[in-house]
Amino acid sequence: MSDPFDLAEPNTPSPAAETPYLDGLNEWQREAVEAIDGPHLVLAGAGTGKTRVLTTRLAHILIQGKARHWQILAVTFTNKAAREMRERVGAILGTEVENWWVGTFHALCVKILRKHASAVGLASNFTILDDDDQVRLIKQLLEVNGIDEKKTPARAVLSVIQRWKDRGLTPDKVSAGEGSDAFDGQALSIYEDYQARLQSLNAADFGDLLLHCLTLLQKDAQVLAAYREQFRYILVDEYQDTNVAQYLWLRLLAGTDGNICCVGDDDQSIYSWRGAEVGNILRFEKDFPGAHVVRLERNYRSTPNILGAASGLIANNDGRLGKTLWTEGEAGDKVVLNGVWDGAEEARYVGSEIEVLHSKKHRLNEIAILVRAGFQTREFEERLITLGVPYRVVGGQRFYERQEIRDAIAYLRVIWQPNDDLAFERIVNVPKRGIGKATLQTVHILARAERISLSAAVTQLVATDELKAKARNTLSNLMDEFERWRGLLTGDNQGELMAEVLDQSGYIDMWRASRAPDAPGRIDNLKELVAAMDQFDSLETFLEHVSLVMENDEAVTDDKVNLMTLHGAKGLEFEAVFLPGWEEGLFPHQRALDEGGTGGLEEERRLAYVGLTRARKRATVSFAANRRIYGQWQSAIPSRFIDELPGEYVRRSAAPGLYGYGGGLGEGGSRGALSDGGASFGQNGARRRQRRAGLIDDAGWHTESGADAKSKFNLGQRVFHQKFGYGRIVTIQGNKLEIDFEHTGKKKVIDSFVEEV
DNA sequence: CGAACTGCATTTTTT
DNA sequence: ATGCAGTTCG
Repeated sequence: MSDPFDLAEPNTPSPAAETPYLDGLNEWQREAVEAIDGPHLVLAGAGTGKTRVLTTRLAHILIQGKARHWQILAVTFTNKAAREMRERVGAILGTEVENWWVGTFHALCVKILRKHASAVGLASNFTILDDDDQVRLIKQLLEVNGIDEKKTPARAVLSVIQRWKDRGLTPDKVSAGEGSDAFDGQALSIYEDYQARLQSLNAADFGDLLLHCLTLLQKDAQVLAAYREQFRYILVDEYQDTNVAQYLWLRLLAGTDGNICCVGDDDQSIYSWRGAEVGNILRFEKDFPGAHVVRLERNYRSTPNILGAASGLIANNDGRLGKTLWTEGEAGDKVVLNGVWDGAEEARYVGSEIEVLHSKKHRLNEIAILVRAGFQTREFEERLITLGVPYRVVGGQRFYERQEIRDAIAYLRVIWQPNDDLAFERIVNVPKRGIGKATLQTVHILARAERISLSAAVTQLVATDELKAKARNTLSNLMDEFERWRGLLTGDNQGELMAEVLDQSGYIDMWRASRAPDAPGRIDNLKELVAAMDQFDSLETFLEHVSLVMENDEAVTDDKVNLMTLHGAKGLEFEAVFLPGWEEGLFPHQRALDEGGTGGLEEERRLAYVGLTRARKRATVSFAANRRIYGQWQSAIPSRFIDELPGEYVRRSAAPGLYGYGGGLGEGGSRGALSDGGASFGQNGARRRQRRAGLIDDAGWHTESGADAKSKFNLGQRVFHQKFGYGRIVTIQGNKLEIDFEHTGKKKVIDSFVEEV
């Protein structure tokens, strides 16, 4: 790869004096930046300047001439964090940070895998599946295996598989006990099928990106040695969020004596449910003997009152590495605690507080309402609309996840890679073309029998009489269209091509004709897509972007109140933060409480800690005595977290009556008053145990996949066809046969559909 | 093949 | 309450 960057000569230490970028750092930050070689753990509390440390450190390594940029691996979790790192490093160095090894785990793995794809059984142009593709694939496999989707939902199976992948477990490494536990062993067998299917599709899901990379490094000592040699320094952001696969990946690349610096905060580990292992950060010193640990405890964000409240809360967790955040600022306002009658009153309260702040010249952008679960935003939205206060909901569905955008992209994927079966299936009958289940079934049978893609199967089928005339014509036209579109692609005109495809395929007309209230919005989105595509220099670049960088770039320029989940708020900060819904059952969430043990509860507490520490000046916690959940009114008791906020940092502003624990309210002491309707929760666990009897071996749809020999038929031979009955072979062309059927006359068919008699 | 109906679950989410 | 998904009917 080209290397236009030549700021520092290698191995030529610059004079230590020229380090103006170190000037603004406090002593601990500076220590973290300057300790270059060996393993380091930077325990960075909320608001202690960890990004600054990370970026300065990277720049420092370069400026000191310890390495060239391509010898540094800097890993983040999100594209946003990667972008920020590139920007800030670029700003320090006064250079563009492009094509450096700075990126997300997944993006970096792709970069490596594209080079070594064949080592893991892929071609280097492998496609990356999105979540939708994965679910559809699993559904197919469940169906083929005759597994009842009611009892074994595709989503749930996928989630089991993903957790395995998070732990670096390929199907052969899943322990027998665990394998047979998950859906009675069905999840494991689906996992095997799923991997085989991905292989044949030349595709990888997100988990695979890491898993394959891991396999590559474990299996090929030379490749491993080369990368170890190359990456002289490794920097890792949000280390507490790494899963086992990522951990193993890092350990392999760092080696035993590597220069690895991990930055993280065990108190902000809130993603265990998607595979993150806090254990990784807790174990760091054991994993990397002689590791140097720096604590960043000086907080530059929040007031002492907010910090005091947050620290008091998090102190209730066990097994922390332990940090004591401090700050030099003014004590500031105490954390406000307000109990209200119900959700509507809570929304009115928060709304009016926001109006007060706004009238005192606070920017709406600097105000956030952070909720535990997405549905909670609704009440606040309604209230803010009534008040005429502008707001934005951060998170939620992303641009590339919208149905119309995925459909459009599926067209592009088929154009780019005709054998992308998942994309093909998605759009073959969108807009409606009259290609139904029966037609697709035929296509599938042939594709499986001949081990070819659906596109290829269609191409063969349209030259025969296997399909009904209408379907045959439709498909034939569609394939011609695809051919034509492929011809239109000339390099960087993908936007134009997209517009053409949306127009000619009838896709945009489908939405124009739709009376659905959201149809106009979808058409706008498609226009936006076309415009956005022109920013890329090829269709390939665009598709890679779509699969790897599924981000939401919201316009943050407008002055609006921010509404989002607590998870979504990690890494952000606001002047004023509202934390509504602090009730048992909602926060901590019932699901976490049901897990039993302390793990789930402690993670909820960390979430509360994250919420509080987002606030610079003001934090307002509230809870309602009554709440409507799933259309049912339920009474609630205040969250235990409220009790855990040290009194000296808190100002209670509610009517005293509303604080009655075990007293005046509703069910009184029953823990988790919101869980009255909770009978359904127990069933989730039971579901796992459910047994599927009667595995199906329905001869009807079994196609011998091994039968791919040339033509096993002879001229004049008498044969049987499912649809056309008996007949004699008139001509043979490859796998295409012309048969004179006894009842229907001459037809062209494909030999896979014909049996010897 | 498509539209209406019914039952069921309903945390958090990045890549 | 609500939406989604699977089933049933035209």
